[in-house]
Amino acid sequence: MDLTDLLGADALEVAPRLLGLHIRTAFDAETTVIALTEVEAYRGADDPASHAFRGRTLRNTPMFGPPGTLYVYRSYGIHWCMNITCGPEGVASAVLLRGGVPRTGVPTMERRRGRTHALSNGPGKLTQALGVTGEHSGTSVLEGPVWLEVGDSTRTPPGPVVATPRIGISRAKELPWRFVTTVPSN
DNA sequence: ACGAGGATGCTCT
DNA sequence: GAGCATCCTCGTC
Repeated sequence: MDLTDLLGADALEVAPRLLGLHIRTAFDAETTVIALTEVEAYRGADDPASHAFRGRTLRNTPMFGPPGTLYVYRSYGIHWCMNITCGPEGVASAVLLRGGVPRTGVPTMERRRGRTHALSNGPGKLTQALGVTGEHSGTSVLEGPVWLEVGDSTRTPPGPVVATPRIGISRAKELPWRFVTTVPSN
């Protein structure tokens, strides 16, 4: 699988195909890897729920960047949430990473999360477990330090994928642009 | 098991 | 000044 080609496609096509892929960080020599199981597609001018619905701003600029750009924003003043930009450069679209299964570095994730369960089953939790913050917004998942990798997935998607409405939004609630898969087995 | 409510900061109107 | 692409804790059942 060629990640550059994949990320260049439309968010609605990219999102389900990210399921099963790995996000890897290695801060302070502590490697953490999460296999994605839940994502959401966000587009631009045609998506009222998107941060880019009203065009480019300082915050959402990474959404207009080249495919593979990280867009990290602060949620409710407390959490960080991470997206991977897709589609052609100049067109706002991204995939929000909402959940995954810890694969490597569980002790590190437990320390970052301050608990031993529910490490990455939510967008704020997943981002915290990986140690990703706003300072990583604008970096490329093809160049690090936050990496998207095919990992050990042999198929994409790795299992049945269900499309549902997106979570926690107040507009365009009905669009089934959230994609969930069963936990990929080892 | 489930629901209500609070924390908290930044972006855009 | 309003509104969040959330998470956690503490009540009640």
